Amino acid sequence: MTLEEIARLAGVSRSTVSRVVNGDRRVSEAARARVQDVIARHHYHPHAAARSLASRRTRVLGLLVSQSVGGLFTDPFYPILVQGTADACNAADHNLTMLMDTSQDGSAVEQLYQRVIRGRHVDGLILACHAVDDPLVPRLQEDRIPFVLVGRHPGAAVSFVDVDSHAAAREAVAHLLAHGRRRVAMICGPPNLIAAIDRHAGYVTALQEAGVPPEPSRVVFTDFTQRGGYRAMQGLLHERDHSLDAVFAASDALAFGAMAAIQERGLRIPDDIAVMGFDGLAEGADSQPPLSTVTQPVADLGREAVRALLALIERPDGAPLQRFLPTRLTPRRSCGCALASIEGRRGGAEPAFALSIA
Amino acid sequence: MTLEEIARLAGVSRSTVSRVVNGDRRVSEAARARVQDVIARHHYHPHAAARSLASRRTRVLGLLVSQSVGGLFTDPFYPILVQGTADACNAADHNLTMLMDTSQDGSAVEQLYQRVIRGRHVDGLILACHAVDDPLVPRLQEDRIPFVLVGRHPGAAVSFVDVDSHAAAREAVAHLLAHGRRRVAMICGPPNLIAAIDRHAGYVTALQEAGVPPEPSRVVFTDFTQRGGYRAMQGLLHERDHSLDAVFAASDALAFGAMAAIQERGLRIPDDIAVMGFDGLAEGADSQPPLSTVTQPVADLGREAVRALLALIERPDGAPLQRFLPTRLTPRRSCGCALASIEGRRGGAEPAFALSIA
DNA sequence: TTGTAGGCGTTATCAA
DNA sequence: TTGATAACGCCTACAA
Repeated sequence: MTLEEIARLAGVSRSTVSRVVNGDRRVSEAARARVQDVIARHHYHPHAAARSLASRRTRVLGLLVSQSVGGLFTDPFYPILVQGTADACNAADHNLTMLMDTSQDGSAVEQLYQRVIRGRHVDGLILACHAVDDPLVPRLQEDRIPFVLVGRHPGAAVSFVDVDSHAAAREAVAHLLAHGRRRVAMICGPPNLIAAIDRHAGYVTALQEAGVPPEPSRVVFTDFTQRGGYRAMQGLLHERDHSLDAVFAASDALAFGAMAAIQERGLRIPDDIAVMGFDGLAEGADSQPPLSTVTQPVADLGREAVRALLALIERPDGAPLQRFLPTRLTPRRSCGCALASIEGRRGGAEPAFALSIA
Repeated sequence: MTLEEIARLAGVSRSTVSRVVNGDRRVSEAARARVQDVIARHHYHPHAAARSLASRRTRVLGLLVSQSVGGLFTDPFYPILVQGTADACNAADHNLTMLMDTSQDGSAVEQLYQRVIRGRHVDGLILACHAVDDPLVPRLQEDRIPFVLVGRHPGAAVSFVDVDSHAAAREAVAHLLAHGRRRVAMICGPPNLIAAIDRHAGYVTALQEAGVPPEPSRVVFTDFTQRGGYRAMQGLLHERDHSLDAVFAASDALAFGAMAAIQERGLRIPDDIAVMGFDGLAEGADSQPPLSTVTQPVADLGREAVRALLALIERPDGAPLQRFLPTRLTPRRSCGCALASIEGRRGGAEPAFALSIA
């Protein structure tokens, strides 16, 4: 089935059928009805390739997640981001294609770039885990490919969606301090990711504001993986000289790993060491103890990225679109708060009240 | 840059350039060199849409994961499957597009079908979590769309890759029984997924072979999510009448949830209740205690699915391709084995020996 | 080994 | 409101 055949069967020209398919209003009601009838009866559907060849638009968006930043895709953060992205794509009648650099050293990214970007497979790109100095960013700018970052980019005037990691981390650490903890360690992500940098900065700010001198030896940088958190915590625990009473992890996955290491050591959470995560993954509600964390709207980040990207594709010369989404501190039991029972009884809903600092 | 321009610059015809680009051998060395030089100098890359319009091949494969089967994408199984799939696609110079049904009721799948399948956006499809009676399967057959299932399909002669879930589950449960456990419960996935069905059957077989009468009240069907496992275990624990001494979970995510519920109840793993998972996720190695499980080659399932699909696209009328990949029992601490320390010391490598049943 | 020419199924620009 | 008619960029017989 092609436009041509539909046109013949409906007794009109290709152009008219094309207009009907594309919702052009310059078609008489009679003609439209006739055409739609024929289309429905024959299950006609426009051919994507022909369409994009003629219109110079593929209606495909690419999501690039680079694995070289540390097996990142195993972080439960990404699947949720993908979901939000796919959701928004569906809503906008667009397709989502995954550009995954499955090489260890990032070498596959060049091949992907050639095939997908230069081959004009996509109308634009969403970058999900770029390093602060990622060479892809200037390159995309140069090649004038519309793109949106998930995670802000310092310096360059590029489009992005993000949360205010600095403020959120600061609030989270301040919360630990409000529990009376003073020897607060941090398990941080790779120092070339802006999220890790910002969360670390927020941690430092909170300590300073409370008059607690930050101690660099209490900060460990590692992969954004559960295993990374596990190892990092083991390391922190080995340092006999500073007996910690709290740890702030830059992601929930890191926090889960840290919790395992703490418990393996025979220490109690939060009694001996309080733990605070960052992400707000569902898993945290059922962990043992339930994980206090900063909830960020992960799926919405994906959705907003798509919206921004579509806008960018529409107006390639517009100003960069930059948007921050709100976060929410979600105290559960691991920080020392006493509301786990409430949550448990209510079946997992997050109470936005009744926050008792014990 | 188009073929035409490259041809002009190289002093040859479009056809010759096309042949060079597509690796056709019927080109003189001289011409090939000249063309390749011009191509390189001008960063020419063929236009995907034009190419697929003419060749009737998109070089795009679709991966369909339906969310309606229970928020499935949150299971860490899927990201790894995606990785394997993307990896194989990259290797074969193909693109991967995600068809995610983000609706709750599966209504979006129809829209996706129209746009992607009928629009001939993809050359073929991989179905990652189809119900045993998924209406998509007969439909794809009818529409003669090449497709491969991840997870076998009873009855119909379709292509698939899978592991032998029945045998693997049987071995896992037999292992629990070998530890002297007799009151073994099972937390199972949705009963309309073949993986859940097969693993349950393996569980029953193992019990019967050991002369232990299976008790239906000890089996709970739920979502393949951590939360599902948590809830299911809570339910099992509430039943005062049967005091369990082991539980077999049909996935690692389920097992993690179950472990949380057990520990929340103040019971010890494996002393009071032994736990066995299924998947072999990395997270299990660092859980508290480390999770005994059945390791299946998840990424390889994705890779094999791609290979099979490409073969199917090549020869649409060939016989269905069906392949089973091997699994491996990975005893850690949660089942009662005593080799956790070994593994710990060696930094996470899985010892294939020294399996001591205590 | 090379070139010619038609076609792939649309969209978009004009005229009518 | 409609319909010709060119593109769009590439592949592929077929002919040379």
